Amino acid sequence: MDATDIDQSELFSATSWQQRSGGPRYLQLYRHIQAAIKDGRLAVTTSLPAERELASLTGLSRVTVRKAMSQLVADGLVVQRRGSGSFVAPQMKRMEQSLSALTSFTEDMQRRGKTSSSETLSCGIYLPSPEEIVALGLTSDVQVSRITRLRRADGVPLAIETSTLSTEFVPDPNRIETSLYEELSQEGIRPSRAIQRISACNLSEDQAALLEVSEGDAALLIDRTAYLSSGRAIELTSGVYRGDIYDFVAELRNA
Amino acid sequence: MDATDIDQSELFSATSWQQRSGGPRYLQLYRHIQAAIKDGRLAVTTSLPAERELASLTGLSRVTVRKAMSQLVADGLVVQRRGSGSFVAPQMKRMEQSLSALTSFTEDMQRRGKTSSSETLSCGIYLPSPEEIVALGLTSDVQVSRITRLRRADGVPLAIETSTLSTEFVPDPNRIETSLYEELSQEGIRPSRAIQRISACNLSEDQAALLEVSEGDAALLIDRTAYLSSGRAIELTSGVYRGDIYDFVAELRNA
DNA sequence: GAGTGGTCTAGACCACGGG
DNA sequence: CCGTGGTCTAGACCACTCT
Repeated sequence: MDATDIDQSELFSATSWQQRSGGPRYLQLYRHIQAAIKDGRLAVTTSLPAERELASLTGLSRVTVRKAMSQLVADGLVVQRRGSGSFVAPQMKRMEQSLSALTSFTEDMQRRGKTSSSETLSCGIYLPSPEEIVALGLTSDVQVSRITRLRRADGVPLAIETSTLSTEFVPDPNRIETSLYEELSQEGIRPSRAIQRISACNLSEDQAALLEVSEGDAALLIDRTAYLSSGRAIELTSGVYRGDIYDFVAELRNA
Repeated sequence: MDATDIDQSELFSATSWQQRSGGPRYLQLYRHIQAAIKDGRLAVTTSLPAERELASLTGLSRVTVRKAMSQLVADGLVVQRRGSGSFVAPQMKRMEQSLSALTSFTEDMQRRGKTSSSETLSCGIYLPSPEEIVALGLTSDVQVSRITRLRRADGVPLAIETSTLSTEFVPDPNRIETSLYEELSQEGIRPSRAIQRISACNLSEDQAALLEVSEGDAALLIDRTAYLSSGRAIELTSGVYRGDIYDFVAELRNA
């Protein structure tokens, strides 16, 4: 019963964050706590209310609270210790594991201390190309969601990215807001491995116009295939990054 | 009600897979279904019993069945469609392993099944540049060996690489034959870790001539700092790779 | 012993898909 | 329409940690 408990009661018992049509309640609670952690209203290593207390504060059942908590744990934002409690995870890890970590563009930019935004150039459901069938291990009768976006960092055009996923995972590409990985995460899906192939190319006239550089300027061509822990391919992303202001950092190791 | 239902009833209703101390029941069910899918007892695209049916077959509650199913979905082994049912997802091949290994150019080419050769463009002992002092953690009174080489794969010019090491490790750069890492290895020195920064640039006239391409063509700019297991920086290599025929492959991981 | 997270149940309503 | 998965509840027992 320390002073922070009072603030936490206000944070959670207030029904202000409950929306009638904001989707499932466990997602609303998840997003609410996620936001509170990310903007510092919940400091690191502070303990969260116990699940039962959280349930009574929010007026939800403990099962629903647990579903929200389990997502926070999966995201690495919260650590739970049986018999002890739930705590906001130290986020220093983000910097340490930052090198060969599997991150989305949005997370990548956050790590570099830049604000990311994106503009959807095209978006829809298509029949997979032969390469996509091979890379994603699809059968020819399924369809894929494909979205092409212009990515900006601090407002500066940085990359053109095209992501392709089976409609099994993303039935409606129009729902994707800023972060594809965040969208997947809310469905309980998170890639665990990815292979990136990095090459260099000269920009076409159209690409250069979008990126606000000159035709023929050098760019990084990054093809990424992401896999679930089961080994199944889930995402195929092909991106063209401005070579003058973007660099890809990788860590190499011996055994 | 097709023939597969009979097999599935036997698969699930049999209590043979239930162990008293096999851990949580949802995990036992998860592992049981996972094994059945992986060894083909449950063929791809076949439908699984409905969750309620599975619950009554196994004698578990639907919540527990759902917890097992949600893990299978997260693994990509099962796809669920609301209003329709649960299906075994098409499986994918296992991943190739252990990319992002720390290798020299020579080893890299061997892995790709190409013969490597190199031509020394310049070679000598110099005073370190400010960047080299910072990157290698040198004091200003030591000198460095620097060697610039044109690298070929199957006789085709592929990259221009400049390597810098303290003279403590390489007292005489002229002794280096083809592989710098092989040379170091003979002295019992082997980097255990490296950080690579990959960017893109347009080739200058001189670079293009050496690589036998056109001026302005896109190239990969790869800066690598290699470290000993003690954490001490040992090697700084800066290379320009032809973007049209070389690609860098990296593996990214979560956790 | 009191409190915590981890597991589990039985039952309910909703939103969606297909016959 | 009926069956499906998606959400939610109230209550229970266990294993663990801390004091």
